Amino acid sequence: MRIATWNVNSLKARLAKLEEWVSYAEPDVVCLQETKMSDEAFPTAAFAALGYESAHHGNGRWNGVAILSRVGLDQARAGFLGEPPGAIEQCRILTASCGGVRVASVYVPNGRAVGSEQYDFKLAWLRRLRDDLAATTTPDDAVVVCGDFNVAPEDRDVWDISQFLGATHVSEPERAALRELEVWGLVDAFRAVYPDADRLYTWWDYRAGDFHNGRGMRIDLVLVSRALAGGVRYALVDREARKGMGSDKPPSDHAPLFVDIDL
DNA sequence: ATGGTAGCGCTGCTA
Repeated sequence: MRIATWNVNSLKARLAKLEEWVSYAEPDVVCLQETKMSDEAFPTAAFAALGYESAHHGNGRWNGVAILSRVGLDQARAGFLGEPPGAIEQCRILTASCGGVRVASVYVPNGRAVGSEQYDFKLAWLRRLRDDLAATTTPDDAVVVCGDFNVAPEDRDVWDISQFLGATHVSEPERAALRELEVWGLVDAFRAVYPDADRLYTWWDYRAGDFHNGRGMRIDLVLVSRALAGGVRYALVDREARKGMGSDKPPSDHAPLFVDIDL
């Protein structure tokens, strides 16, 4: 199974690019974040034309997550278990069963500034994600959690850690919350494939030429359950897809990441 | 140098 994750920063603005990318990358499952779209506007037919079933969870203006699958898609659930969709989770998690794998597309809150109300919300949201996983699955099940975690797991996952003093995405509480997912039984698939590779990022700020100057962060992750970790055989961040489709069409600020897993 | 860009949507927020 080839499973991908991509924060598209508006699905409306990026639909053509996504269609192009899906056609050549040929993922079996795609998890999208920041669709910034309502469920009514979601282009179900466009994905069906490419051979993908799909599910979406969004309110329109902010956030919004989706799953595309060409290996079946059922038992879709928007939001956390036992909570009204859109309530606490803010259209940031969608879960579905695809080809025998329980897949979650997550968009973890940004956190804005360390110590802020939004930062505390981010930490609580990550704990809620762990509790949701623990309540609905086990690490011995086939589980994949994909998305924009807005946390760089280690110092080597940012372009220059000295530039991040006191910043979000690298603080110890955020990293500890991410590690709690690993303690439960998830494995960072990209890091499993590239245990020694540094300076491989998934996000670059639009400003100041950061992409072309190599100033990025690895914050988009594919986490696989212990049951699947042994089958992970390949992973790639497609930097080409971060280059857009010409001067009139800016790219997303994130590149897609995909992982190939032998099930 | 406290900047810079993008999306949504029309004012300023979010990232």
